Amino acid sequence: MVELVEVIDDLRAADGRVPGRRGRATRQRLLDCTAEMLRTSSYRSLKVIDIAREAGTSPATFYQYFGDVEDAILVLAQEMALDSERLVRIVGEGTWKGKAGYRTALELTDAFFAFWDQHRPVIRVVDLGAEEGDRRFRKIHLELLNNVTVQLAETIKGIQAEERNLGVHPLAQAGTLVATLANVAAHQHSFEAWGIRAADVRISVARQIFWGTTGQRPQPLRSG
Amino acid sequence: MVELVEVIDDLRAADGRVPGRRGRATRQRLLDCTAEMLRTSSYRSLKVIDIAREAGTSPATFYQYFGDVEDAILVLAQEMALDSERLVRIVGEGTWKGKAGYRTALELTDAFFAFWDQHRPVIRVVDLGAEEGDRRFRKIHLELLNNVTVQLAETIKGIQAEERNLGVHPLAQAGTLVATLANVAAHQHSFEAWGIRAADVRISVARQIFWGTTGQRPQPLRSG
DNA sequence: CCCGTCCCCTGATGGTCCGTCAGGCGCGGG
DNA sequence: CCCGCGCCTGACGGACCATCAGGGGACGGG
Repeated sequence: MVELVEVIDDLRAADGRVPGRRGRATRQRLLDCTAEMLRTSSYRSLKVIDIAREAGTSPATFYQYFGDVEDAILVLAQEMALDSERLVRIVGEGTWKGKAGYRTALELTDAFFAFWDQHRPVIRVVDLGAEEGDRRFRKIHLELLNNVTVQLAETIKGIQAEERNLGVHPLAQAGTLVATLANVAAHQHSFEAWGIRAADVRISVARQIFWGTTGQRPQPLRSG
Repeated sequence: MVELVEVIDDLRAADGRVPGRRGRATRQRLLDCTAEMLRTSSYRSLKVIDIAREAGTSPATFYQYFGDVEDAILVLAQEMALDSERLVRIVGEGTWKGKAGYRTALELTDAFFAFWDQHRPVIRVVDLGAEEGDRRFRKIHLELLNNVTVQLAETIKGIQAEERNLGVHPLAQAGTLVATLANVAAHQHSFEAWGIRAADVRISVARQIFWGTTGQRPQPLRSG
């Protein structure tokens, strides 16, 4: 995390100078427009010239602040990674016992959904970049969910210790659960396309998380 | 599925003629090279001219058979969707009772891993395209996992009926489980980067699938 | 108020790739 | 052997990339 902040603070334009107020404003405008265009058009067709035009400036200006389009997206991704801290906090600060535990699972589920809604365009580019082996994106991708996973693994380990029960590998289990959260959050629209209501998905996921974390059956649903 | 086959059979070159033997061979070579380049380079930098060069032909030839790069990838994706049938079969033909049920879950997990290993480059493009709202990719994306999900939902519904237990929404539950399988399969390398052994992940996932499908606790692991 | 200096921005440019013609090559039938 | 059709390609206008050198605006000192 510290390193990310450094990258953001140690701002340099292409020619090595440290940008002043106006320069940083322009850079920020370019970032905002990049995010905006990523939301409205496709990654593959995202062109420097479009971003520049949208920001009311010229391509050359863009290259003053970023080496290429990926560089700009990378900055957006770093900001996003910082934001993922709030997911960690839910896992760490919530209780996982009994009914309250299930509520924590619900809260975590909702937080993932919200996080994805907010950052979807950037996440999918990071995902793609990471899978294609781009080191810059791999690093972010790792950091993005690593913290939540580790925190959840700690929780699982704690519960296993209490119950003197050596179960599944805590990290593997946590990773699996986070994978569930991430993928369901990513594909909410697919579920809706299949005619599945969001509320039902939410419950399925939360129960899965609760069981996977605590090893305890969630409350039975009211049967009919 | 029938529709896919039709698309493949009803081949037309750009000028409307039906390609003969040589033409189809060229087209196939272009497809193979597209797949190959997708594996070795990034989607964003995938250029028509590179595919053509790799196939020992010219860009104009490429445009004889495909409207653009996405069209070619779409064909690869359709072939992949057909292959997903094997996942459906595992769910439908396997038993889900007791120990054998857990074995079915393991088998399904392994099959997902293998499927992703084989098709990863194409899958990630389909994913991206679908998320970006491209209709062509959305359709494939839907078909890709829809069949497995529906089949798994049927299984879940059957089990719920046997036990006279109205639990979670079967489709939502199946979707959640498939999401787990898909995302873990997609990110095997991340797990390994975190120092988690594939074997541990496999067990975590299979247990989740088994529990999520049958509602029964999997066999306890040998404790120590 | 004016002016010099320092940032910041941009117009212009050579190069790559796109997407599309008209035209040429080769193969198989007559 | 040669004709004709199916297949391929060279070449081109247009778009975008990435990079200069130089112009214009802000800001402080006089």
